[in-house]
Amino acid sequence: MLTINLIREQKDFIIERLKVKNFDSEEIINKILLLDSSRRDILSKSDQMQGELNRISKEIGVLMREGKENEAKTAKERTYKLKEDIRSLSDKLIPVENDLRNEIIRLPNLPHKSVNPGHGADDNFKLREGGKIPALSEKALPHWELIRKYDIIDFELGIKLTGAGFPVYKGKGAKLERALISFFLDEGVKAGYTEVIPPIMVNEDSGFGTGQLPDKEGQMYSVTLDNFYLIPTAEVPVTNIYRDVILNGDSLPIKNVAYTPCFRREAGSWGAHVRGLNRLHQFDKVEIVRIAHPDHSYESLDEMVMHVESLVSRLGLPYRIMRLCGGDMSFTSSLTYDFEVWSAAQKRWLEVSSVSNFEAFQANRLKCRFKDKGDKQTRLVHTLNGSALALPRIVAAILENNQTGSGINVPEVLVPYTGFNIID
RNA sequence: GGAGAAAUGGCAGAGUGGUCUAAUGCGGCGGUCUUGAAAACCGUUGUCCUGUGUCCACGGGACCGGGGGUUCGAAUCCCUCUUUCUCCGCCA
Repeated sequence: MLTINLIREQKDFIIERLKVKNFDSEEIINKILLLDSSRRDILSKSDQMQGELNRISKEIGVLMREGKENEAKTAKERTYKLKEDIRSLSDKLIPVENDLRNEIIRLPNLPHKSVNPGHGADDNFKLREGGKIPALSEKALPHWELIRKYDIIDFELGIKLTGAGFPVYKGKGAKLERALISFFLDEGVKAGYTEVIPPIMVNEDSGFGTGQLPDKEGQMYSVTLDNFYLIPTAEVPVTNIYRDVILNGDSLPIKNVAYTPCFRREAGSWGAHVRGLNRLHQFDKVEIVRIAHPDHSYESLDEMVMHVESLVSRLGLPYRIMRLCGGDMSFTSSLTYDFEVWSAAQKRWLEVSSVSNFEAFQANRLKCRFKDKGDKQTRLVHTLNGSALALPRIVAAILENNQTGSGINVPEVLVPYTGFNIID
């Protein structure tokens, strides 16, 4: 959510910037400014009357104590009309404030100045790439056949237990999954992140804080009886730890790493490219989250990109880092880098991480602020997060890229975690 | 799940209808004293909205778990929700 101050002061700048996201904001902003001025109008009148009412009430208190009953009665009569007027103003105010809020939350976050305009994946900018694309034999299999061959992940069984997109990991497949989670968490802790294990269901306030609600409830599974949502990413509970708090400036940046299962309904997104592990309703992910000082948040973003890069590179996977164009970026993001790894048998790039700076957009929803030492004013923090990493596509790439005639080689860095170096 | 009690500033804790502009203590910040520190003493203290003046103040309004109500006036009374604690029941 953009701050109302910014909208008041930088209207034209906002309209220009949002064009990079292909978002025409002029009409909304004009409506916002109109509602805002009518809100302040009503508020100043009603505050003035409230002040008057408070004064009279205090007078009545004094008169009563002095036993001047008649004068107290006269004073009381003066309050009736005031009370009525205040009530009618506040009745007017409620819809104005609701409309104002509903309009403000329709505005997406402003893209960072380095973001190019564009409409989709083709307009993204390749920042850099690394690793070597393996040359596989003609007989190389896609991962959905490999997992069947080695009996390590069972989709049919998941369908029986729950439904499509809820796989069962078995034997060395389960161990590989657990090894990756441990490896990612340990690397995060080594890089100075504090590990947290959050709830995997959240309430409505949390969903609002990070921007999933009110518009994207269709993407999340909900527990309607208790009004909870299954998290689509650890970003939601971990960032909401800092909802409604005022931090010390010198505690920033706060760095958290969390493993959670993630749940996504993926309504309407099933198509040709979603076989096997490419898209699931439940998957494992390790997420890094930062609460950063606004003056240093882009340094934080760079550090997070380097951290994720070290993970894919140590797993020996060929990767590229894309800076998303305006049209491909999420509603809440200012700047996003996507990590893609090469899946050798499918011969395509798979997105395995998305690292974003949300600047103050989530912080304004979360009311997460900080105060620098000696400062009287609070400021909004910047929030950032990134997958480090999402597991299923990493598993798919490892399986496909590392397949040999005699089995699948486990990346060296994982062997201490798996206890085996080949899946056969 | 049943019965009872409670929720007040960063923390502890007073306040049961009107100078509450929320006591007091601790903590924090600034200062005096000191070679330095501690102790002592003095001062200060939250958040949000809004207006004037314009980067620092001043004025008005709101906030005592959330929401609603009674009243000229609510931390205080009423309703409701949430959370916590105690006891009972159930349970990995």
